[in-house]
Amino acid sequence: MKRNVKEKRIPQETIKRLALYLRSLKKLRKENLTIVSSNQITAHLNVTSEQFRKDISYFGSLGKRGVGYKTDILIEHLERIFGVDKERRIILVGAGKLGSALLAYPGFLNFNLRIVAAFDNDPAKIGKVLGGIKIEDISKMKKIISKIGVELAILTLPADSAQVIAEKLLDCGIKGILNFAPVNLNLPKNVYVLNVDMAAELMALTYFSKSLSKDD
Amino acid sequence: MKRNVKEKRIPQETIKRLALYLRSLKKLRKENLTIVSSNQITAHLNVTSEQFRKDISYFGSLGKRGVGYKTDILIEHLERIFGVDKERRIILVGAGKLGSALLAYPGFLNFNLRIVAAFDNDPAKIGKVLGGIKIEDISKMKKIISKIGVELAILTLPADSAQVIAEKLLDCGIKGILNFAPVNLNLPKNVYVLNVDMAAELMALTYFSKSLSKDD
DNA sequence: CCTTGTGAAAACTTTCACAGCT
DNA sequence: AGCTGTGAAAGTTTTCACAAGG
Repeated sequence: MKRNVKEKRIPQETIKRLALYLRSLKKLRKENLTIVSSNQITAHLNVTSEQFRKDISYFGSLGKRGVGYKTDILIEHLERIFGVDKERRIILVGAGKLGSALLAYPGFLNFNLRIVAAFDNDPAKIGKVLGGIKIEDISKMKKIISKIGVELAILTLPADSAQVIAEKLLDCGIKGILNFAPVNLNLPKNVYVLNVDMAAELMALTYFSKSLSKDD
Repeated sequence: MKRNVKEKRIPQETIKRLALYLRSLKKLRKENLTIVSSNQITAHLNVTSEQFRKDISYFGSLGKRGVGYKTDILIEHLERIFGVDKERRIILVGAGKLGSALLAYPGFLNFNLRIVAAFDNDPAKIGKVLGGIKIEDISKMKKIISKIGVELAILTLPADSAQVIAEKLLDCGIKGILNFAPVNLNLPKNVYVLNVDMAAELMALTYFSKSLSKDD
């Protein structure tokens, strides 16, 4: 299955920016712009238009010189690149405060991402309904996942149970984990793990905001 | 105010890893290890020991050849680098689901970071107490911030109000913002903004977990 | 004259290899 | 013998400069 015009290595950072472009494009489309330039797309992002064009070029020549990009077509392209041209379903594991917040987070739907099931191992949480989704026992995970055929999971458990449950997710056929637990998950590399470490981000902020006061 | 042995540019990625090292070191200290090697520190992180040594070397020679690093001293050093050798106070703006989750998040305290005040502009939320903190009206922000002298803020507002309130934060003397709103904040560069874009992260996950199935 | 697309240069980051202490 | 510290090499990403097309 050939991916594209050229089979080059695509920088990780490019992928992260692609989501920003998609969000920007959807906003421009709402403003009824059918043709947009790289400058318009990146105007409110912290990205230069050259960077945008370079990023997009990994996937082919999608614009017209002297003109710009067709909004619809570029959106479709990006959605296909991410695999969200059809709704992509996700499960959530860990229905604590953070998990509950993510269950209700509206920002996922804008990208065609929908949380369709949630699990916890705390009896106090099982059975509750949050954001329209009933929290199920983790022991039922394998059965439910195989029924609904999901391959992405958001992990919002405490650090101490994250590794064990991540291994279970693997066993359930999960292929990608967005991990909010502040631990490095040790898993075979046929699962892709992406960490969101909020405390570490806040620490980086303390450092950088401190160094602003310095000569510079 | 001279920072260090050598005044080299420090990679951004180094700073992000430094927080992971600090977390690891604190764990090792709990296990009563007074001397640790770079291998021990990075054993459960996704970082090589060379990377660790290189990262640390930007701040001087903190270890002993043939021996390792004194746990306590390295922890102190890192805490000073981040400015969390004393408790660092933070405010939170936006007491919705995500804000409430962060107010209760235990992972910040481990790094000596404490949320000491929270604000919202929704009358329904003002006055409520979450995680021991009373939600105040955003209009009182300037007065309260100048009283408690905080310079870091976590912003968990919806995208549409984030820019306006961020400008207010600037006016209140805030120097760093951890922004969870899915917009690029346009602020002068004497404020440091760090974005956590959860929907974009999830999108990156869909891309990378998809590409795992490919030849590779 | 406008905007895209892209090699080539520059900048940045990680990995390597090994010298230097204990 | 074991572990740190670090220049130099390799690898990666961004920026530049400009050719190509509408």
